[in-house]
Amino acid sequence: MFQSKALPKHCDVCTIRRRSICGALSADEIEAMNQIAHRRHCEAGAVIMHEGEKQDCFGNVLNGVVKLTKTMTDGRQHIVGLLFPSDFLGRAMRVESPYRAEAVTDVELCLFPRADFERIMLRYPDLQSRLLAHTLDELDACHDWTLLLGRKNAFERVASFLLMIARRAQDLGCKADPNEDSAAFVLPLGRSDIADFLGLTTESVSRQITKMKRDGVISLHGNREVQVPSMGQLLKLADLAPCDTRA
Amino acid sequence: MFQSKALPKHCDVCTIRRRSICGALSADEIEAMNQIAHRRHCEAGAVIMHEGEKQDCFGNVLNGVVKLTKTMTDGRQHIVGLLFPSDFLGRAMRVESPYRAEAVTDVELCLFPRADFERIMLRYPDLQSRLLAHTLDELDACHDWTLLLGRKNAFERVASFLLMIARRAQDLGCKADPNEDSAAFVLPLGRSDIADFLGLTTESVSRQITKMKRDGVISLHGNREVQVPSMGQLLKLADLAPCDTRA
DNA sequence: CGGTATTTTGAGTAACCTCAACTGGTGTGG
DNA sequence: CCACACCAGTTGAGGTTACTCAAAATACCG
Repeated sequence: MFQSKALPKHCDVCTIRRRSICGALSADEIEAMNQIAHRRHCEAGAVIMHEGEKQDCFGNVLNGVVKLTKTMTDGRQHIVGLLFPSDFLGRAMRVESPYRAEAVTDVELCLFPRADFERIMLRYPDLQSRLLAHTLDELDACHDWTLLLGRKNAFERVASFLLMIARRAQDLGCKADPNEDSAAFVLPLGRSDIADFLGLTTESVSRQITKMKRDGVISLHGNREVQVPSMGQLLKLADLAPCDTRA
Repeated sequence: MFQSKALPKHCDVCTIRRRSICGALSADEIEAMNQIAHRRHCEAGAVIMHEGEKQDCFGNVLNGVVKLTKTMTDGRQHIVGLLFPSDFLGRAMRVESPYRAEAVTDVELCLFPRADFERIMLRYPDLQSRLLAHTLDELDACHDWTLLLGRKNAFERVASFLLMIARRAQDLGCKADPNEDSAAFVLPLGRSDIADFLGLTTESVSRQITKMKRDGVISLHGNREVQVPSMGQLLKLADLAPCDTRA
C-alpha cells in the first residue's frame, strides 16, 4: 500500500486525523491544510472565543475538552455543546462566533486562520463534505439534547450525561471489549458545569449522583472518577425514569 | 440580464428557490435537480417520515409547516424542529431518519429520491455548500433552543416561541415595514404542539398566553390569530423574565 | 497539615405539572 | 332552528419536582 505523497510530519502522526474533518483528505489536501495550520495550547479555564465576537480561527481539538456556552442578558448561563478530541471548533461560514468557547481542561488545538480555511474549503469539496458530516452529527446530538432538556427529569439527565461521557471516553481510548458491560472514566466537568449543561443546579446534580451511588448504578473515587458496573442499566435509566425521587 | 440557459418551468416559478438549497445553483445544476424532483402534497396530520425508518426522499418544503418529533420509550414526546417553506427536509448522509416528520398544516413538498440526491450532491459542490449553510443555521437555531429549554421559564419560552413564529411569518410574507414595531400572524401549531416544542404542558402554555393577553403583550382573535402591538417589548420578555407568576 | 474550593446535605419554597371541571366554538342530525 | 356531542382551550385546586439559601462535609493542593 503506497501513498503517492508523504504526509506532512505533524499530520502523519496526528492521532485524531482520521476522525477529524481532515480524515479522508488526499495528500494534496492535507498538505494545503498543513500549510495554514498552527498549534495552540490553552490552559484550563482559558477563553478561546468570545460570544458575538469575530472568529479569527477555526480548528480541530487535538486534546482536552472545550465547552461552548451562551449567556443571557441577566447572567443565566448554559452550555450548548462540548468538544472532544477530533471535534471541529468554530462556526464555519460566519464571521462572529455564536457562543463562547472555553477550555475545560488543558487543551491542544490545531488552528487554521479563518480566511485561509474558507479559501481552501472552496477549493476542496471533500473538506466541505467532511465538515457537513460533522455538522450533521452535531445537529443530531443537539436534537437529542433538546429531548433531554425538554422532557427528561433530573435523574435521567444525569444518567444521559454519564452515558455520553462514557461513550466519548471509550471512543478515544478505543480499548473497549465490546462484551464488556462495565466502564470507568474521569468526568471532564465539575458539578456546576454539568448543571449548566443539563439545565439543572449544582445541588440537583449532586443529589442525583448521590442517589446513583446509593442505588449502586455508579461508584465514585474522588469527585471525578466514575465507575459504572453496568452500562446496560445506565442506558435504561437514561431513557426511563425511576419515578420515585424520595431522597 | 441574460441567463445562459432557461430554467425548468417548475423551478423558474418556484417561490422559495432562492432561499432553499437550490438557491445560487447554476442552470445546469437546477436542471439536474429538476430531473429527479417530484411534487408531493400532504394533508395536515400526515406522517411524512417515521422515526428510525429508512428515508426514501429528501426535499424542500414549498408550502406549509412540518414538525420533527422524537418519542421516548414511555411515550413522552418532544418537537425537535419546525420546518417552514424553503427549509430542507430529511437527514442527509444517513439512511435512517432520526426523527418523525409530520405535516402540521397542509404541506407541499418538492422531493428528491435519496440515491439520486446523493449522487447529484457528489457532483455539484455548490449544492453541498448550500446544504452546509442550511445545516449550520439549523444548528445555531438548535443551540438557541437548548438555551431556552435549559434556562428559560415558561413565560420566556412562550414569548420566544411567538417571536420565532412572527419572524418566520415576516420572512415569508416579506411585506414588513422595518420601522413597524407591531406584527400579526397565525399560529401554525395548537397549544399541545406548542407545549411539546417548549418542554411544557398544554395548561402551562395556555396560562402564559392568558397572562400575556392580560398584560397587553398580545391580543388574540380566535385561538390562532395573534396580534403583537410591540415586538420590541416581546423581544425583551423573551430574554428577561417578569419573575412574578401570580395568576 | 492547613486553607480553599468544591461538593454534599438539609429545610423551606416556587414553578410547573397533574387531574378535573368548565367554556366556547364547530359541526351534525333531528 | 335548536339540541347535542365533540374538540381545543382555559381555569382551578392540589401535588411534585427541582430551586434557593444556608451550613456542613469532603476533596484538592501547596
